[in-house]
Amino acid sequence: MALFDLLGRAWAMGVIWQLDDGPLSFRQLQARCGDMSPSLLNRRLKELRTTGLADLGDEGFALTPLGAELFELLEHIGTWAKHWADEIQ
Amino acid sequence: MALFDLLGRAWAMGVIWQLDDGPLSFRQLQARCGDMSPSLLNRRLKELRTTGLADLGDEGFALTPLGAELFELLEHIGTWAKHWADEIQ
DNA sequence: CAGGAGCGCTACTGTATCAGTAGCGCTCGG
DNA sequence: CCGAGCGCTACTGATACAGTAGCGCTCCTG
Repeated sequence: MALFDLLGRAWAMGVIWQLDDGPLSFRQLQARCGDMSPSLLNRRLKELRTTGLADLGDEGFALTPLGAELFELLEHIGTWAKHWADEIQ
Repeated sequence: MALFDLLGRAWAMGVIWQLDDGPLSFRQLQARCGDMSPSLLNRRLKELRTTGLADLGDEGFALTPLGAELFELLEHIGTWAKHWADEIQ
């Protein structure tokens, strides 16, 4: 499962999550992810770009159509997480 | 997003994925995950148990009802991954 | 009862990954 | 010229992971 390997890295899902809020600059993205280290952010962005999930446009980094599809699936997990958080108090 | 932090660890989603195939022993689970190290597997299992996603029954480790809910969401990602793999050849 | 097999799990050592900080080269506007 | 912002890189130290060996336990079998 190559996708689970890709997403199973520090901040991989978090970056996709933030990128849904439209084009963001490198530093904006960094700030939204709790001031994560730029070296790691750059590594994650390279991975997302080579796998066709995100790309750098004129207005900053954004999800590709393919990445937007994946975000919808992550969004389901995000909403389920609330239900899950209630169950385990 | 605490759930993304939990799932964003090595083999976390892979373990859940394998656990859907019914109760598995520690060593069976280890073998299915490419002979992952037992120390790490044990750490992941502790996390899944304290978060109510999996538990150890009489016949081995298995997903809780809550964990089964999460698996269905991961299954959607798994099927989408095939579509994704075709797009990026 | 001795011995083997399986269980869940722990303890190590080396390696890879991540956190945190400083700063590069570049472009653009004043 | 200069300051600000951009994407990105290069370090150092801490943390997580891979890989291996083996513990204590239970069950079964000879």
